[in-house]
Amino acid sequence: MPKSKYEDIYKDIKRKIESNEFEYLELLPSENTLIQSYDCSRNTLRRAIGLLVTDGYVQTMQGKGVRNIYQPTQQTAFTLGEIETFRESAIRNGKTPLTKVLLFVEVTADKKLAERSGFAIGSELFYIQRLHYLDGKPLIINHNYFLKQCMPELTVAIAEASIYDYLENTLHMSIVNSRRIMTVEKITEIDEKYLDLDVNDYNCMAVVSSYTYNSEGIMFEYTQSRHRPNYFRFQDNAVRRG
Amino acid sequence: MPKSKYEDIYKDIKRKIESNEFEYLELLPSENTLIQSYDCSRNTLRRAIGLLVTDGYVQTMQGKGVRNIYQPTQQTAFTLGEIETFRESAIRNGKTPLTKVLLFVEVTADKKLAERSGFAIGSELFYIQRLHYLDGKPLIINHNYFLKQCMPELTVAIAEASIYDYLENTLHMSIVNSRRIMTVEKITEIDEKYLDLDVNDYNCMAVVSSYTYNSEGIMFEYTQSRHRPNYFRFQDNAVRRG
DNA sequence: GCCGATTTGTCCGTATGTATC
DNA sequence: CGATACATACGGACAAATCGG
Repeated sequence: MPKSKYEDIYKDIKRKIESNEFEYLELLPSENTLIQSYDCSRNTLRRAIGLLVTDGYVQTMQGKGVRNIYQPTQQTAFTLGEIETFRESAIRNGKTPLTKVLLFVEVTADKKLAERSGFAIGSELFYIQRLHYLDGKPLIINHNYFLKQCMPELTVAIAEASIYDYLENTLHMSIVNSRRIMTVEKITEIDEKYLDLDVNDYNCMAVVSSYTYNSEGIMFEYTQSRHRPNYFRFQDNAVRRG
Repeated sequence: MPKSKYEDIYKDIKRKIESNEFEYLELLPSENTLIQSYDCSRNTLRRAIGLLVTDGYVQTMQGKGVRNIYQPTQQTAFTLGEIETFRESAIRNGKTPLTKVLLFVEVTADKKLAERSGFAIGSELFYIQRLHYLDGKPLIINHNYFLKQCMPELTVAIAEASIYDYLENTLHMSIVNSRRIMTVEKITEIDEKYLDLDVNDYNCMAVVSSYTYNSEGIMFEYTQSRHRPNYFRFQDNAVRRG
């Protein structure tokens, strides 16, 4: 439910850029023109443009205009700065996703897990291991820890479909931000077994650890995502601020 | 030269959060209070807060307030979403940086380099290999390609200090955004030689490729940054938008 | 449950500054 | 120089969520 005007405008311009309505390095219509097209105030339009800037879609140049700098990714890439599910990312990249649940248990956070995850000691959690396939190839093993109190009715079936979809659309939880840390780690036996890897080839995995909060400010998820190295590709756009 | 009011406010609040003036999960003073403290308009204050949100420093909750969710990183981490030099990052993490120039030559982009870097074929470039040390340990090998026309007078001495410092403060170029792609790649002989690595240990490197633009919209830099895997740590804050 | 006060979210209009052409 | 385009800043209005009485 995109109720806000600036988000609608943002999405509309984003869609236009993605469908190549503007050439690479071409200037977008000026602010005043866009204000008239969208029948909105200057602030509202500038807010939409601001989002496109942080996404790395456009670049603004004072006195000149706003230029399209979007370049579609050749390979499958996960996008940083935005929270996107495996399924959403796969679809955006035109691939077929599949998820297999390897393990679905309830655990209580002991001292060690609490330190690693950031949950309080004694928290009741779902621990889920999932294997994600893209076009039939196993690429990612996820170790998810979800706070049980936020989703007491979670099932294997939901985990196989999309947990985020369930949280947002069924439980109406709103997910707002996620702190992620990327590292490179040695392959484990589990990685080797399920991803069908050869230690003599790559002996490392790309690991993304994430701590995710909902709109009530509760950290409800800690996940370690282990990616097959030669398929791992994360993209980011950085903006320099004085 | 941070001339704008909202940036000053942003930096001031950021500094306060970093120096633990607010406890973890504590609410910041309300908008109205801060408006009075900083003697500014609501929009200006909200803009500053917005920056802190995308940085992952605070979380806003409608009807409740703005909460501090900043957690200092235990280990050295590079921050995503912002452009930061090796030197700036080291200082922020309380470490001593050192840079050695391994190679400094001029090259012309051939077809292969053009495809990889995004520069036009025939572009005249500086190709610089640099080794970055942190607290005496070699951590990163950078392969930099800079567009010569943007900085004809570049020297080895500048490359050993800080190229960005030179570009911003001497040439008054303003760096605005950078597209970065993170991957994991096999170790090369150069990595092995200079980073003093053992292939029987980790056989991979964390690789960050970046394409950087200035305010005139010229892509003036392509860099491949190869990080020692067990010291590599990138941090990111992601925000979910409907 | 209701109501009012507080707090953040969205949107508008306007004025002024600065860079480009 | 004037016209155009983006950048900053201010003030006001109303909506939506929260909290306390």
